[in-house]
Amino acid sequence: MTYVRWSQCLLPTWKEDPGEADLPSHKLMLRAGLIRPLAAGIYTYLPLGWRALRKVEAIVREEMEAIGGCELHMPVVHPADLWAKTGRLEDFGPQLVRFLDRAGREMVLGPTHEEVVTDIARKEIQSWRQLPLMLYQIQTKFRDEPRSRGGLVRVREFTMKDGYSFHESFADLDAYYPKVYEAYRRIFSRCGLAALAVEADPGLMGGSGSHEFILPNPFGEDTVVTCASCGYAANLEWASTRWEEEREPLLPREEVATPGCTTIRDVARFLAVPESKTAKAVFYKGEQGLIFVVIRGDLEVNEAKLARVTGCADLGRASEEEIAEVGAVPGYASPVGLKDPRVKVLVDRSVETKRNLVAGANKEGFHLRNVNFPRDFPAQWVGDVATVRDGDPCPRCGSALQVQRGIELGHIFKLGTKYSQALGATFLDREGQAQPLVMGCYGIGIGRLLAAVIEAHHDEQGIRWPLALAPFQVVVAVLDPKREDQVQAGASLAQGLASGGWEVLVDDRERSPGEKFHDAKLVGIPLLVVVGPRSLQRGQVDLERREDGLRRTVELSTPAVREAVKELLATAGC
RNA sequence: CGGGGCGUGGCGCAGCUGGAAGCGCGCCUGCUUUGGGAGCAGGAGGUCGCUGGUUCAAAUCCAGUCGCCCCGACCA
Repeated sequence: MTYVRWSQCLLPTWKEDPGEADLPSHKLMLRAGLIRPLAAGIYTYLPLGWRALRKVEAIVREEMEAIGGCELHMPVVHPADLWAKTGRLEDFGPQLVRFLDRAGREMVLGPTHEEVVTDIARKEIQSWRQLPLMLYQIQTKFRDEPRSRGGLVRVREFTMKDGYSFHESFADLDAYYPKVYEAYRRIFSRCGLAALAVEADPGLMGGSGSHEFILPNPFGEDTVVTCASCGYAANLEWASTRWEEEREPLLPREEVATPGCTTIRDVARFLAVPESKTAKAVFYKGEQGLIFVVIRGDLEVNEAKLARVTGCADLGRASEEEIAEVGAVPGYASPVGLKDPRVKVLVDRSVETKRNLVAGANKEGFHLRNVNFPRDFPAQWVGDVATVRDGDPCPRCGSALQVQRGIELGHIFKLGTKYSQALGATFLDREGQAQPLVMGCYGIGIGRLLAAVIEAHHDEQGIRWPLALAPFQVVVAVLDPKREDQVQAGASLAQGLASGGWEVLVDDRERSPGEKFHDAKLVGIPLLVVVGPRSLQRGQVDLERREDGLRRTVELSTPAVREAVKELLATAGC
């Protein structure tokens, strides 16, 4: 082991915040010289960032190996016909980068590797005796995202740990899945992150069960719903709430004039009823036509939930013309008396459980009082498509739910046989019968995880690496590199620490002491050792801990400094 | 893809009612300095994103285009 000299490594720092960045982690990764942009959502990792990234990878590898994972490495470039077989050549859409090779064969850049790993499994797994098997890799993915954002939070080219498990039965997958879940918890915890594990929508991946690991963060792109009392936690696209059945007697339906009231707010105010006593119409356009969603006036439709209930993958809001075309009056649309067979009605639980609501009359300037489902109109679907709000009752225990933003760090899925069936990946079971492999898949965005670590571990002066992820544990600042005694002392000290197993960076740049102190804090090395004239004349060096500024002066000797470093880092909270 | 913003030395920005491209930081050289982002002196570095137009004259006005950022849509 040796040490790294700052002057001989590309470790640039910036004094000022970059104009392009908003997120703390994005600003700090640029200022501390971890990353540099090449194009939108495409970054170079500079040496310091790369070291930190490799620390994250090391933790991920250890935990994957601990649950029996075997690392392999699959290609970035895949033949498109493999993707055509699972239907995802179309499903992935423009996110999937496609191109032709010189022979005119269509190729794609891998956005994920279910197809390739299943192809491997199809060829290599023949017997139940080879199962279960967990394969994983840490590898570059490319997804041509419509919008990258937030530095490493959402990028187009990124490093992902993706793991795939193969089982002889759903029961075996069910038994294995919790091990991955626990491994993920350990990974995030070792990275110093209090990640939430939430129930999630399997979405495009398909499959029967799924959890996301989310770091609560105001800049996060995901929204999670949690219950402090019972521990319920779900992605907003999956979360539900509890509906109390209203008990009041059904009243006769009546038409009332509501001139000029085209919004729920207008109607509720005009008729002096709360918005929760109204039903509104929201129109969507799906593959099989128009969908008329009837939902309580004070609630919003969640499109992911709507897609699941209706089975429509491609949903969009319908235009006014499309609404009018089926005989509905925009602003006064009503499920009552709707006749056009092209429209399918979906009743949200919020309306199913309510009584005597105000709804449109499908007539300009009129609404209906005391509308009740199913007395007054039929529906193709009844389901939960409402967006959960902060304070809504928990579906399990009824306590108030919290809604917060977060960064998705990892996602695990029970895939089932979607890919093995599509690609014909079968094995012979204990009875000698060919069966499709049962699969799970498990992803972690490594770069995003690194960004999340910085989101959680920084202060106004810079990054504060957790010890396990610090690119170096110790930085030795030689205050005046023109003075031979300081250079010598710094070098021998650094060598002594390095041979003791620490990763050491020596700041031997010709900079003022102030800059070195500031940069040490900016790049976030857990421990700073100062070799300067003041202490050196007494045969001493000064140590300063990043996380709390704790300082200590010790004798300039390898054993003494090693001892002090060990103690200061061992007692650190990071 | 819709909405908004921004493209001027490496970084952060000013200049924009048209008329000699500037400031701070950084960088280079020299001297002084050296324990919390030093001082002085000298210096290098810019087709003002690109293309076209208007004009005697364009960083500045107009049109188009490309790029980047933010919000939304989208999204393992």
